[in-house]
Amino acid sequence: MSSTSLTIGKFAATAGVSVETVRFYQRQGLLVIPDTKSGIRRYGDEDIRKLRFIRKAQEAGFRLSEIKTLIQLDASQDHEQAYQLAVSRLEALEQQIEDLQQARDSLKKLATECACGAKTKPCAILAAFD
Amino acid sequence: MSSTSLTIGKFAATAGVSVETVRFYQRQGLLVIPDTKSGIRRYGDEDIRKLRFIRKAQEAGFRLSEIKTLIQLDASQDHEQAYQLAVSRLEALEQQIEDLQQARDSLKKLATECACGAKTKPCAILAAFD
DNA sequence: ATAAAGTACGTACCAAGGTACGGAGTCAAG
DNA sequence: CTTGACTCCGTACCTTGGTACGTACTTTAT
Repeated sequence: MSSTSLTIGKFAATAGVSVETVRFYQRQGLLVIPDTKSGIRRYGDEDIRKLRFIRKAQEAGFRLSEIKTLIQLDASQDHEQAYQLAVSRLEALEQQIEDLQQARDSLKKLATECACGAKTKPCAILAAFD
Repeated sequence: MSSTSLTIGKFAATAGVSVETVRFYQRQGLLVIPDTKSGIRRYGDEDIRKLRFIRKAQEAGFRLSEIKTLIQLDASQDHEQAYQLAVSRLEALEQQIEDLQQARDSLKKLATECACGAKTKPCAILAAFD
């Protein structure tokens, strides 16, 4: 068996996060705090897998509270619930994208109006809100 | 002259915000705290204009610190700077949209893979991060 | 004149996802 | 066997945009 055994610093590095971040995830219940003899805790392959899971799920737009739930669903093999969680996160993402696009469009309109060469008296950006 | 004179509650209502929000904006230096005789402060047309400016600029994606700057630029009629601020906010918005779209796409891919009927053993969503 | 509603002000608290710090213990190298 | 790097743990702090609370005062309506 190729079981890894890392201290927290190297463990954190395997996922490109800081030691503080690992400890933060532990406090949030996303990672378990491994037992220790001698005071220094050791992290193995399973911990590495879980930490990477967290980062990838974050990249997919899940928030930490949802990731915590996903980990529990993983443990109980509850596919249906995980799917529902993904769907609702997907909807939230779509909404956020729409909102930002609307903000972008209105700002873009202003900015092009204002690309006047800074010569006109009433600046479109500043005047737009009057 | 049609000068309005409102107490903070009615003033806040003109922009659909709460009294607490107005006071928050004052603490942040986005709105000035009007003078008072008798203890109760009064808000006029200029205040209403400025409060609406804040809300509209927020809708266009500016954050409060940027809005504070915009108000100062408005006072000094600095179009060029305002334009630059708009451009950099626009870039930030584009980036945020791209990030969210990427998150959405990868999650969407997972979710459709998982719409298997919850029968397959390895759930795509949960397995994807292993 | 008195009660209810509204205002003023300071302070504390919230989510989210961390970052920073200080003191004590441990471990490996020279 | 000591120095330096690393770890453990608790606690405080950060950002952003507010919300909530408590106490005292003023204004409005009855």
